[in-house]
Amino acid sequence: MVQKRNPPAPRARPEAASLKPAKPQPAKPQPPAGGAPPKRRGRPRAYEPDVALSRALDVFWKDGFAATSLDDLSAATGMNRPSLYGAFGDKRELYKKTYESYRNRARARMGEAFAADMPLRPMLLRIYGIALDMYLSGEGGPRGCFTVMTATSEAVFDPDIRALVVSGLVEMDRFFARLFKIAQERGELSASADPQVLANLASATIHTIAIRARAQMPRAELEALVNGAVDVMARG
Amino acid sequence: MVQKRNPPAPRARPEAASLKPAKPQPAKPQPPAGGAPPKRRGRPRAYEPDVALSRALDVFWKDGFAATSLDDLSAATGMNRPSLYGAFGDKRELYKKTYESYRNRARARMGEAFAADMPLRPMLLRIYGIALDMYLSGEGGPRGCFTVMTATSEAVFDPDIRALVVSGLVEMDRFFARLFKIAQERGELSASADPQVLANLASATIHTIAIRARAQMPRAELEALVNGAVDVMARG
DNA sequence: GCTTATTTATACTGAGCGGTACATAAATCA
DNA sequence: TGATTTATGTACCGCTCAGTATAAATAAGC
Repeated sequence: MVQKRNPPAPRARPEAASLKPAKPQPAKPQPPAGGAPPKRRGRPRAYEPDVALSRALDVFWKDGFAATSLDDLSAATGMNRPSLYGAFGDKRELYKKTYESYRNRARARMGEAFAADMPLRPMLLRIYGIALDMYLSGEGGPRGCFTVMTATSEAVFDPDIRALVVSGLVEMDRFFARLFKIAQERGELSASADPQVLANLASATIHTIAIRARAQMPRAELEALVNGAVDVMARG
Repeated sequence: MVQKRNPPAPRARPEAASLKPAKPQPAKPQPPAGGAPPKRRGRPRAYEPDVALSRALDVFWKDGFAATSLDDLSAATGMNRPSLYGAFGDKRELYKKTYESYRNRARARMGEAFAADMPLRPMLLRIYGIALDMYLSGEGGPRGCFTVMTATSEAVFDPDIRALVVSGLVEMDRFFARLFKIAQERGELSASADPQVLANLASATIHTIAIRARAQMPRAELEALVNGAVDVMARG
């Protein structure tokens, strides 16, 4: 492959951005935040952007970028191709937005666990439980981790996507590092332990279960692997 | 994607297998093993199957199955499409043979390291050095690990490929487990350490550097990660 | 009711895809 | 030398691909 054609960018759709941002309209004030949706001018869209992205994610996640066609995406979202294009741009743009929506979802799930504020060992087990739930779900069999999927496919060709993936990887590293640091400050971890090294191991464990899930290893095996890894990490 | 068409199997090419295996030809004995190649009947092939597979591997490894076209493979191997098909079967068959050739190559490299028979820590560092050499090489940027690439793409759809990937993953696990077990018997590792758990962590470290390499993290960072991981693993 | 703005729906385009039919080339066998 | 076998090279097939032109539909503004 030699990067097969690079079509011109889709015509910009200014997404209701005002051209005179300095001058608030006096007669028609913006609806107060959280109020009714602002009355748009033309035919109303028949889709919810968020759920459309979520449906697109399902397909990209299962099949990968290259093996997913616009027809697949159209069928999954219920939007026809021109609507897809108008709403999200071309296939690559859509993939990027889809990836960001995945990241938001994953971040929210992990944030919940983090907020629970429990001791290190149960916290780690809970986080890996959430990860396994994500990686093993999906109608067409276990899907693994979308960041890993993206790293192994489009990240090589598209610098934007690569940057997104790198930020996803380091976000995960930092998340774990914070966890280990807090545990260390609480005395749950020996002072000689290196939170950064443990964080990398924790991320590595995430990555290995993602890959193994994708190869359809049974959940029990993955849980056994996680338990062993947590034993080593929580020991310091 | 709903598994886009399953063309009939390519016509079998018996690969010079005799139809009467019980009766050795008396007049023309097989050339002694290691001797000159047996005289084949028709036009000689213009390619070496091994190097062709190696070239195909380069392309599949970089771009993945779906994004690699038969034209790409044709260009890389120097064989035209009918020759490719005749030699290796359709694209999926070729991918499987390519993957097996990759496994053989990787196994040979790791086997060398294993045969060197050194203490645990330098042995691990050497193994990860070999892995990094593989994962960071390639003309079109770092390629990561082909087993990981395969697990995240075709392993979901094709049971044969999935079986190959699983066997690749467990082979790696067993390789590391043997290493830790030997180290433990030598007293380099505490008796309480669990070789299986450490092997899983070692594999996880392989997987995480493969993914990060694919995202073009610099070698220095990957080496630092490896050093930290080895510190934890070699400590027991 | 007419104009304007926005989205949906249909149908199309040119290119690339995996795979193959067929003719040609190069070797052995008799 | 001519038949046979095997591999190559060209050109083609039907299909799918990503993307788009165009028209119809549905809303608000006036």
